[in-house]
This record gives sequence, C-alpha cells and structure tokens, in this order.
Amino acid sequence: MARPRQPLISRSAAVAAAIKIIDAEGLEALSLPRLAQELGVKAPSLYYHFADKSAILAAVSRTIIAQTVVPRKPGPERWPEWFVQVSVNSRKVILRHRNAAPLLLQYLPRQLLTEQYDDAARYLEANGVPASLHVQILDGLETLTYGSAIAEAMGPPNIRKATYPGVETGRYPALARAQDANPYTARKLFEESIRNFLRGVLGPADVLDRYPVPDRSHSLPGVADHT
Amino acid sequence: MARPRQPLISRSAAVAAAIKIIDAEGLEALSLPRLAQELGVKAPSLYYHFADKSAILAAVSRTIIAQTVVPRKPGPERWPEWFVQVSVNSRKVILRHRNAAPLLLQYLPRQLLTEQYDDAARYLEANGVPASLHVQILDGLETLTYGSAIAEAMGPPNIRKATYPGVETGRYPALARAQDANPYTARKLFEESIRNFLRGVLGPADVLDRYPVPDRSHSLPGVADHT
DNA sequence: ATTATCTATAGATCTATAGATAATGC
DNA sequence: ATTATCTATAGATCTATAGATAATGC
Repeated sequence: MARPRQPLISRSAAVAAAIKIIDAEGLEALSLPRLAQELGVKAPSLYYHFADKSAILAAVSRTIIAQTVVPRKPGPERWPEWFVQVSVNSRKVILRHRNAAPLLLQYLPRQLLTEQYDDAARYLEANGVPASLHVQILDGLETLTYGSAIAEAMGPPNIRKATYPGVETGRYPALARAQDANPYTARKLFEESIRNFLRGVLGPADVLDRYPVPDRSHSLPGVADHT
Repeated sequence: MARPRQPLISRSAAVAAAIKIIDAEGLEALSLPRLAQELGVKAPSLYYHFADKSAILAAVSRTIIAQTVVPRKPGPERWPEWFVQVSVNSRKVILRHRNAAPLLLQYLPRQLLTEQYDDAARYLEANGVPASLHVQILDGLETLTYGSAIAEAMGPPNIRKATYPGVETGRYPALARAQDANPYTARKLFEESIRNFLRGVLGPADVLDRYPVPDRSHSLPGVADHT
C-alpha cells in the first residue's frame, strides 16, 4: 500500500487517538509507533500531518482545554457562581484526562487563557469589584483549579479520600477525627474551596484577627448567619 | 581504578548532584550517565548505592521536601499566621527547585505529609476551629500551595507577571487595567491568597450573597474595616 | 572475604529523515 | 504533478546486568 484511496490519517483522528492512549495507558505510552499502531498506519506517516511530536502534544492540550464548558453569565445577584461553575468545569475536564495533566502545564494555550481572563476581568468590573482585586481573584482561581486537578490527577498527596491508607486511627487521631467530620466529597470540597476563597477576597478583612467568632457554627453556603 | 581508597560516591552526594543537575538543566537532563559524570564516576557504579533510578528520584523528592522550614507555633491570637508561614515556606522550597516539581508530585513522601497534617489538625482543634472544617482547610491550603508553586514552576499559564507578552493594552483592555491595579508581587499575591482562603473558611458564610458591600474599600489585611 | 569501583554490553526504546511507491486529479 | 502512504535506517539515547578488578579489613 502506498497512497490509499481515502486518507488514513487526519489531524483530528490522530489527536483523538493520542488522547485515548494517554487516558488508557499514560503519557509515557504515547510514542509515535504506538500512536501509528492505534491508527492502523506506520509511524513515519504521522510526519506528513504534524511537524514533529511536540506539535501533536500541543494539539492534544488545545483539544482537551477546549472541552471546558463556559456557562453563560447569570444576573447580577449570582455572578460569583459563574466563577465557581467555570472552575468546577475546568477541573472536570482536567480530571477526565488526568494522565495528560503534565502536558497541559507545558503546552497550555496561553492565548486562549488571556482572552478568557480579559472577559472575566470585564465581568468583575461590571459587578463592582475593584480593579485592585482582579488579579488576586483570577490568579487565585487558576491556582486552586489547576492545583486541585493536578494534585488529584497525579496522585499520592491527598487528604481528601475519607478512607486512605496510612491514617490508622491510632497513629493519627486528630487527622482521623478531621476526616470523620468532613461532610464533603472531593468534588464538593473543591467547590467549597472556590467559594471560600471568593468569600475571603470579597468579605471583611479582619476575620483572621477575631477568630473564633461566637456566631459562626459552620453554616452551609447560602444559609446566611451574619449578625 | 577498581576500588578507591575513599568511596567516591555517597547517597547524599549523589542526591545533591542530582538536584544540582535538575536545577541547572532540567529533569530530562538527569540520566545515570550524566549523574555519574557529575560525580566523576561511571554510570553502573550508581547501582551499588541505589536499587534503581526511581530510588534516586524518590530520595531527591524527600531531600527537597525536607528543606521546608516549619516555624514554631505562635500564641493563640496569631495562629492563622502559622498556616500562612508554612504555606509560604513550602512554596519557597518548591520554587527553589522548580524543575523538580513534577517529581514531587510523583514521589511525594506521603507519610511525612500525614504526620504534618495530624499535627496541624490538632493545632486547629486547640484553637477552636470546628472539626468539620479541618479537611477543608488542610486540603485547600495544600492545593493552593502546590498549585501555585507548580503553576509558577512549570511556566506559561501565568497572569501574575505585571508585564507579560500578549497583554497588549489594545487587545485585552480589562486585563491590562487589572494588572495595572494589582498591588502585589507574585510572592505577596500568594500570601494574600492563603489569607483570603482562610478568611473565607472562617468568616461569615453569606458574603457572596450580598456583594458589593458598601463598606469594603479593598482594605489591606490587618486594617479592620468591619461594620 | 568484602567493598566499591570499573569495562563491556545486551536490549529496548525513540525521533526523525531519505527515498520508494502507487493512487489521484489536472 | 501532487498526495499520502510505505520501507529502511541513521543516530542517539537510556536502564540495567554480568563479570573483572583492586583496595581494604579481618
């Protein structure tokens, strides 16, 4: 077989196959021979469609990030929830392809993000958030989102799982108590972290100076308990 | 030369040399031949001191993490600052060896962390923080710390740097305004994120429902402006 | 006898290029 | 003539093992 009637390879099919391999077998399994095998072709044929391997990896990153669902912006009352949702959706996409996490860090399409950030900054402006807080908010959300996803994607250091090996009640009693009292799943825990962070940026600045506060009984979000 | 008068290799010297190579030339540069070269020996000699390459990498991770300075705990008034300091110090250590970041994720000594978490949970208990918040706090701080360090260590996606390529005032005006109005350096920005997060967990739960708040004029931490 | 190095090398990759080849479309 | 594959292979790694060798310590 030399030239086939129908092209055997397309960029999009190659990227999809690459993602499939990464998801199922990990980043290290993605070699050109392996990818070619998945497509039913020989490795050198890939060079007809991509300049080199890193072009494939970059396309994989872009394709994954593009899967993020950006919800439409709600009315003025509930704008913080838009940021919560965007963060939750970003995390979901990363975890769906957790083996690709290191790739995203290296090949993240900066321009895509820049546009999103400009849009977000405008949204903050429209809702009366002082410009001096914008970078704090955008950077903090990015950090929490990627940090959470990557930490979870890449494994070990993880206190989330209620039952995780090593926390025998005997040796680490305080941590065991903390895990017993934790009301959240990993997903919900992340969502709460985002809200907590936003509360911290937007709320009163002196909370840390006057803790413990008598009137706070770990209320759930939305259940107002302010004095 | 067969057996030398003095051993040429020690585990600690090998680990130190590995870290030096990673810092200067990146993770990929660390091969056994390269490490041996740095030590003035031949590659196979390393197998006398380490079972395999991953044993070296694990030792590198442990050595880096062990550099974290854990400050002694302050009096009851300023306990949140202890968490801020531990986070800041952790981030500093990771950024000092930024090329090793992916390694830390993979080889992080889980047991070391577990002990630290138990200690931290006890400290939270002692300061009247409800157990139901402990995992939220510990997990959130870990995520912010590793997320911030890794995002910064691994490059591109970074809105911190006040001047970064791509934000021409023309194309992204809102983002440019946000960067102009940002009062913080990257380090300080991280520190504030930690404080903001703690404020959010510990403060009133209804902040997000009643924003914008008239009496908040972006006060700096410590400058109380609560009603 | 044990310790700590060395030489030599097996064996397994992997990326990328050169050049052949056959199908297609002008 | 162009397109889209193939075969063959250069060239560069890298990890790990086998077995030789000489210094040291009992």
